[in-house]
Amino acid sequence: MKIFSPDDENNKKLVDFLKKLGLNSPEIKIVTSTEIEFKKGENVCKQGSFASYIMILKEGWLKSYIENIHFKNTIFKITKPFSIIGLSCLYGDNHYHFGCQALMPSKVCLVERTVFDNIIKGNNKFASEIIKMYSNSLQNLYDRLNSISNKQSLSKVCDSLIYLSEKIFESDTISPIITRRDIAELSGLATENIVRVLAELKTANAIAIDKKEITILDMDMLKRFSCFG
Amino acid sequence: MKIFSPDDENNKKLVDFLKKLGLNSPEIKIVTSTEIEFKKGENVCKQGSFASYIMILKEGWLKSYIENIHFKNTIFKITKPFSIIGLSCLYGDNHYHFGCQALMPSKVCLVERTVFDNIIKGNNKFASEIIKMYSNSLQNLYDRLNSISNKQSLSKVCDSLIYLSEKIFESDTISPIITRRDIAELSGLATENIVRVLAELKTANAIAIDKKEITILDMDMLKRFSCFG
DNA sequence: AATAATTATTGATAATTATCAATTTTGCTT
DNA sequence: AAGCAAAATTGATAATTATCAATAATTATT
Repeated sequence: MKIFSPDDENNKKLVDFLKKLGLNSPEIKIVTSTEIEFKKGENVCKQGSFASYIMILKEGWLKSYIENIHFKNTIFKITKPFSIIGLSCLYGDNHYHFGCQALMPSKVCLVERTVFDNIIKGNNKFASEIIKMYSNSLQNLYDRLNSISNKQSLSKVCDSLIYLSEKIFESDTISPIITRRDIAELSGLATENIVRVLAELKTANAIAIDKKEITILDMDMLKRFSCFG
Repeated sequence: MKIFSPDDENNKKLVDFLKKLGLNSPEIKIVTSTEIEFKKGENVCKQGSFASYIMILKEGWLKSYIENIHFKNTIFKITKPFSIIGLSCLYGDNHYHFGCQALMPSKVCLVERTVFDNIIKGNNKFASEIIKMYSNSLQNLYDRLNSISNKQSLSKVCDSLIYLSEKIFESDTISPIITRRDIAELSGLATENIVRVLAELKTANAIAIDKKEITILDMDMLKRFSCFG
């Protein structure tokens, strides 16, 4: 009896995911043929560089962000398997408009943009699924924009925690792979302010902190703070 | 000899636009069959309401924004003919995630979401063109997010002016249909600050102000201020 | 053209957030 | 386990922006 290795299982899940998107076996073979590993902290793509590839995250976690001149990034998305990264570069000026970095050792399938484009053009079901992803990305960006532009620090941090808990980790516990600085860049605030707001939230018993790990104890309270402005 | 009315001309241009997107005559008939007029200041769609329609702006100007609880909006896009509005609602939770208001008397074609979706599913060329629009929308939102989250007021205002001049009005002159408050909501600042920054820019001879109309005199200077942070 | 309503402007002040510097804690490497 | 590097924390201060209030200018209405 053959026992699957974690990698085999992961391969199977990826194939299932791609099947659900409407890809047939030859198409799946094409998009999964090139796989690259990234170490923690490595750049998966660099803002401004030539956008040759659409990327499918197979394993690990990434953060996508916009780089500012003064080393201030704005994280707009944390991604987990199996996410497609770089759709905003499918057409346009051929350059990545954002940077992407591995939060832990990660595996990414690279698909040449033209190849990806051809599959879309020949596969209606897949095109439709990709459009759904675009819709989601836009809605996510509206949320981020709303949080960052109109709110005060407490609400901003609550928004980030809610995002991480509900949308990303799907758990009350936010993984310690997320640093205070990540939360800062997600919230549009300075790291020191994150520390202060988290301390407040801990005092209010809204969250528990164990080293780098944050656990949400009272989601309702976070949501109230989020709405309060 | 028949003289075209402005409306006829506009119809013709709209049809040309839709042809270029890959729609055939019956499809064009379908998407242009319902036309609605909006007065200045009227809501074209309300954030949170049921998203029944995809909208094609035929005439006039609109602003799209995210509403905050405390009457603070964040404008993320100004639209001119012929733009498609509401693509982010094509799939998802069936509600508009943003509000949209007419900046002047405007005409909008309403296309039922399901109808629009069916056309996409049966027309690869159109699907591909729609995906281009999604890409552009995402890139625009990245720009806004970068401006609003990481910069100071001078840079933010410069970004807004550059956006309005280059992307929207395609002219050195920014139409007086844009109020100081609009610029504030586009920049993520208070209206009073806009007034002050504009006064600064005027003193620096970067812009000229004639009542509500702003003319850009030195685009390079604005771009330098924008980058400066 | 007169009046009302909206929008823009200005100054003063308060509130919020960023920055800087110093210290502690945590995680990683050997 | 020791030592090093990175990340987190804390306090003090400076900088930035929002808010409030009052007035002026512009636009819309009758």
